[in-house]
This record gives sequence, structure tokens and C-alpha cells, in this order.
Amino acid sequence: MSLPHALLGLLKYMPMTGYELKKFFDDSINYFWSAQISQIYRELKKLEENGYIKSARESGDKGPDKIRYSITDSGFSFLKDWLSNVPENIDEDNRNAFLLRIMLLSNLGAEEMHMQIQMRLEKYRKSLAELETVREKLSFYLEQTGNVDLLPFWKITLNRGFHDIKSHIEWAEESLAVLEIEIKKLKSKKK
Amino acid sequence: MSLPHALLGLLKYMPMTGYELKKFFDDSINYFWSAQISQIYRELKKLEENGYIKSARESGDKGPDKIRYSITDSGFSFLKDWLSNVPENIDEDNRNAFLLRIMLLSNLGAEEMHMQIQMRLEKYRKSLAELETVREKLSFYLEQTGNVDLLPFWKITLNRGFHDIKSHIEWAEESLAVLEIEIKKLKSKKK
DNA sequence: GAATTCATGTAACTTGTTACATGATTTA
DNA sequence: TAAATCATGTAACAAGTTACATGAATTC
Repeated sequence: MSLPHALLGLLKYMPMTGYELKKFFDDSINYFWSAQISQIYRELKKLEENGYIKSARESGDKGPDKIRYSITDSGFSFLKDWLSNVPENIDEDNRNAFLLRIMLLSNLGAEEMHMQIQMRLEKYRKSLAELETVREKLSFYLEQTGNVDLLPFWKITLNRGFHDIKSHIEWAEESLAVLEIEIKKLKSKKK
Repeated sequence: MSLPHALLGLLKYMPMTGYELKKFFDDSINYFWSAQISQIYRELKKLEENGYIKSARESGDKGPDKIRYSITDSGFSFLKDWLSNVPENIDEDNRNAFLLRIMLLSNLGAEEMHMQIQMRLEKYRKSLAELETVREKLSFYLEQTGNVDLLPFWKITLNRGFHDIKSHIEWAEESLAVLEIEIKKLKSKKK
């Protein structure tokens, strides 16, 4: 639903080709947004039809032609409109496959649930470490490219990631404790 | 993607009609999963074709006929298979429209961002209060229906919600502080 | 008597994914 | 020279939403 806005937002930084946009997704905002290359191309066409972006063909002496897109004034104001209108449903999409799984997991019993949450906990701890390196790279990158003014905004975005992972870790630890009590109860009943 | 599993999980509790399933979504797990009635009917047909559920027509003396679905053994083992296979991408969908918005919000400037996050903070605080009442209702409901054994599993699910909202509140408070510093900087520059 | 809820669906559309096609360039 | 990467797409499919249709029952 917000792919067009994501594309406009990225093109605001600099003009890019479809391929470059895909790369940008993959190695920067991949943590919270990704897209298929085929859909990017489809969407770019639509955005151009609407006059939100314009294209320029570049026939370099090497390789195939590139079509580089840049955002238009109309596109930027479209983006700003979207940003100004805060959605009522605060999460924009209340679907959470993770919570659905957790709820249904009771069908497998306390021990299986414990095992799965334990596995998640380990992954969360790894993610936390990875985010730490992303943070370091980001500061460095923004300083190098002279975009230091963007730093506080990016930090706010990144910080959300930290809070999210930390809350998962705390939840997992608490849940494991609850499940351990349940497992003990079941075992004492058997006797 | 997991609508069929959600339906199977709910039918595991008790046999229901399409309409009842929609209501169950709306007033119980709506916090993390919802579905359109049209899609529920479509999916129920598919599930029956696959033998995962079976239907029984009930022609009461009042109102139109009801088609009540119940889960089959084959359906339950299908559900258990899905639950046993933990997806590699732990979140199942890394797309986070909220983070995308936050990142792009820098296009509107620090003051607008501050205002929007302030609004969110207030909503989060309300959500926290609402979740509190959901928790109370749930305990009561499970005790009344004699499903006390499910209580720890439901608590784990609910608890995830609490951690989530709390992490949003903390993040919002920190972000507002950062933005206030930015706004002060900008104002002192003007002078 | 009108509006809402109950209960079932169909049709058209939008969004997103997977698989495939093409051809040049670079790297192992 | 084979594989990977660059750069563009098309086609078919899967999943989800919106709008519409039908008719009985209940509530205002």
C-alpha cells in the first residue's frame, strides 16, 4: 500500500533507476521495508503516468540503457499530503502474524512453546547486535556524505528498532519463566 | 497468508459459521488479526475442498440457514504442521508501514514530526488502558467457561501486547525529547 | 416504517510474489 | 568460459479489499 510513497521518499534523496532503488531497499531500509524488483518497475510506471516522477534515458557507452527517475514537485507534494494525514488505525495494518502464531501455539503444548520461544530469544539477541552495527555504519555514512542534519531523524527511526527488539527480549524471558512453571505443574501431576 | 490457519485455530475452540468467525475476529483477536467477511467465506470453501474442515447445514425455524463448520483431524494436523515449522524470517513480514512513515516524516520538518509523535503517544496511552480492560475480561471469561488451562497461554499472548505498547511509549517520549532539542537549535539559528 | 443486524455470497479490483525472458558486462 | 551482476521488463498467480446483491429478523 505504501510502496509508491516509499519510492517517492527515496527519490527525494536522489534520482535513481529501478535497479538502484531495489538495491537501496535491500541494503538500507530492508529492516522495515522491502520490495520485489518487478513491482518496483510496475510502480515506477504508474508514478510517472501520474506525473509524480519523471524519467530520463541514459545511454552510456557501457552496458544497457538506464532509465533514471527523479521526483517532481507534484510528487513531493503528494508525498507530503500522505505524511500529513495520519491514519486513524495507528499501526496502519493491525495484522501481526507473530502474535497469531503465539496464540495458536498452545495447540502444541507448553514444552514445544518453550522451545520455540527459546529459539526466538536467541535470534532477538543476535538482531540486537546487528542493529548495533547498523547504527555505527549509519552515523559514519551520514557524516561522510555531509547529511549530518538528517542524523536525528534517522536516529529516531533506528531507535524504534532498538525498543522493539528489547521489548521482544523482555517478553520472551518472562514467557519462558511462565512456561517453566506450567511444565513443572504438569510433571508433578503425572506423578 | 495465514488466514486459513487463523480460521482453523478458531474452529478448534468450537464449530462456527462464517458470520460467527467474523465476529470472533472482530471482538477478540482484532488486536492482532482481522479479516474481511468475503474473504472468510472464500477461504472456508477452500478449506472444505481440502478436507480440513467439514460443514453442516442448520435450518432453524427462524432466519436463513446457517452453515456451521468444524475442524477435521486432517485440518488439525495441518495446523500443527504449520506451527511446528518456524519461519526463518522471524517476523514473517518485515514490512512496517509505521517505521516507513517515521523515516519519511523528516520531510515535514522537526515541528510537524514532534506534533505527530505527540499524538501517537496519547493514543498509545489510551491503548494501554484498553488492553488492561481486555486482560480483566479475558481472565473472567476463561474462568466462566472452564478453560482455565488456557489462561497461561493467553496471558503470554496478551503480555506481548503490553510489552509492545510500552516500548512505543518509551520510544515516543525519547523521540520527543530529541526533537525538542532540534527545534531549539533551529530557533537559536534564526536569531 | 426505517434502519440495523443476521447470514450468505459474487465480481471487480488492488497489491504483492514467483517465474521467466533478454542481453550486456564483469568477475572468478 | 562459466557464473554472477547489471538493467530492463512481462505473465501468471496468490492474497486481500471494496462494492454490491439478497432476503429474513430485530430494534428504534
